[in-house]
Amino acid sequence: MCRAASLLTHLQGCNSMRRLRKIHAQVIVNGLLSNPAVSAKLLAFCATSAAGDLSYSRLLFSHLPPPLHLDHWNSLIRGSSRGPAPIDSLRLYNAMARSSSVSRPDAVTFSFLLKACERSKATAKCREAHGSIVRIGFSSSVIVCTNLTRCYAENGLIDDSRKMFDEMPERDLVSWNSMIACYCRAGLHEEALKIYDKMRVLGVGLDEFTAVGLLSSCAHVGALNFGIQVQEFAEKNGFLGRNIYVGNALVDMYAKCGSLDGARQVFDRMRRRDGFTWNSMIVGLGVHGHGDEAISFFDRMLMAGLRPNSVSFLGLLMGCSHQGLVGEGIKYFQLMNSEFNLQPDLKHYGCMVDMFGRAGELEKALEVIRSSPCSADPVLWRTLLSACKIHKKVEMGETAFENLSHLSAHNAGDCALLAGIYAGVGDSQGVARMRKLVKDQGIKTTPGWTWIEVHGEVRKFVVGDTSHPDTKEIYEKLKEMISRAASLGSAEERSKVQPSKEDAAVEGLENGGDCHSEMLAIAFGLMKTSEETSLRIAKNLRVCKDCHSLTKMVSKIYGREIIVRDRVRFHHFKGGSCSCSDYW
DNA sequence: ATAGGGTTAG
Repeated sequence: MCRAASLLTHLQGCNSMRRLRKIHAQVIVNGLLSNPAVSAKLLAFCATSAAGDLSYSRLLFSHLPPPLHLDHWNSLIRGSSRGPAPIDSLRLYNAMARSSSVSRPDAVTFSFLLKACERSKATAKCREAHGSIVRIGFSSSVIVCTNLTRCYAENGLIDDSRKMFDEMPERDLVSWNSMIACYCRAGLHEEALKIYDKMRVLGVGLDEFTAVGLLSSCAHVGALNFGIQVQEFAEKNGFLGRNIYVGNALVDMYAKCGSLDGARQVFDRMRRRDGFTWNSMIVGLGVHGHGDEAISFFDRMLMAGLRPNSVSFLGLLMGCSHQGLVGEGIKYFQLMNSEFNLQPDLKHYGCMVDMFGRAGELEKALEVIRSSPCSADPVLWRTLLSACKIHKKVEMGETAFENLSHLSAHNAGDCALLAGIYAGVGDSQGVARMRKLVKDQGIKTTPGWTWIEVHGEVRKFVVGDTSHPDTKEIYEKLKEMISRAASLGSAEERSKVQPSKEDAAVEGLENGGDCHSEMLAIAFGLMKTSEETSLRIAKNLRVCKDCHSLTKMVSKIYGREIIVRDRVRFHHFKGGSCSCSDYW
């Protein structure tokens, strides 16, 4: 027994597998493998410590003399749940249930099992575990219930997740933060932000995790004012100084909400910066079209001794393509692999196609697609197609479209683009062919939507939206916008309010003539906010030409700054012009 | 003794 005690002490201080193997040998030599305290320690080290070895733990486990204890199973289930094959945890759990060695799992077992279900997307097992948890009587455990909430959400069952959350007997701060994170990951940002109100009403407190989750949702929907409120409580509690996640999330939030100044201010104040901090700035500058500044931050990142990753390069390439920095784009695209051994992915190729395409170098854009490993991805052909629309290149446009057809990937937007190209060169038969194609094949459109934050509330508008209680007022305002733009504008501007022939063709295909969601959001914003307030909106599609010109006019007529984040970049409208210089 | 939460890109 004295031998066992000494071995346990050794195990306590064990920090490598090399040492562990020696101790393991001693355990066997001394016949102590049947001592549950000793074997549990051995297993726990191999299966769960950072210096451990999961496969060794399995080997060890399979050689343990019966009876096995719950600790043994739990160690293994825990180790697997964090490892490369979380599904093994489910198998182990099943094996434990079948074996007679353990009468029943405990709350800790379920924590690990649910983590594994979360990671391996095991929806059925999640439901089954839920049943067992209720039956065995762990449904009063905050930790287990929070795990269930997360597990459901991660399996795409956000309603079940919320139901679980609502029905748990008590909720602590972790539960609340988890619910925010679940909504955020599910893309339900309005819901995530609503949780904050509830938390405040109930006085559950707020911490760094709350701040980060909320900021991520603010970033996604462009809710700057909400984000500023989060910063206020973060500052008040000193989160910013001691937690890098908070600073990073703030930098990202400001950049994504169109406030590069805000992003820079937080960035400058941060004492410590990591890859996320730099990347958030680089990507932020990139999507705003400030390729040159993105490059300078990239250089500073290198000087600070940080290694860029593929996200850093994505930011650089976005900046280069939006700013038309073709030479730099080529340089960094090559540097990515030659200096940093990073493989470009679809997104990087997309930037290159976009960069060449928009610069009018369509042959080079085509070459990028052909030489890339992603030439079977519709996104690249679609990017080329948009470039062909800008440059009115019928033949290349048809090539791009044919490739989309071969991939069975052409959608209504693609048809509209090609129709627009035909219309641009006065080929009305081509336009008619596209119309027919859309009609005959019943090709579906991507529904467009726009978010706008007004007085701390995030509103979502869809194309032709009539679901809001103030719909009538909104459409009245819209009418006013259009008529003021038409009557006050110059002859040139007037022609833009009346959609040009080519855009009429596109719009007709795209959304059946319904009103674009962003114009509804802008009308709503004008209606609900005072005169100097900037409007910040985020949308899922790219800004169309009509909306772009109308927004420019509105910014002049109403004296408002309007900041629009579309699917690929930012547009800052002010005094009748846009930061993209009409090049997007 | 063993349990739960966060950031960029997708």
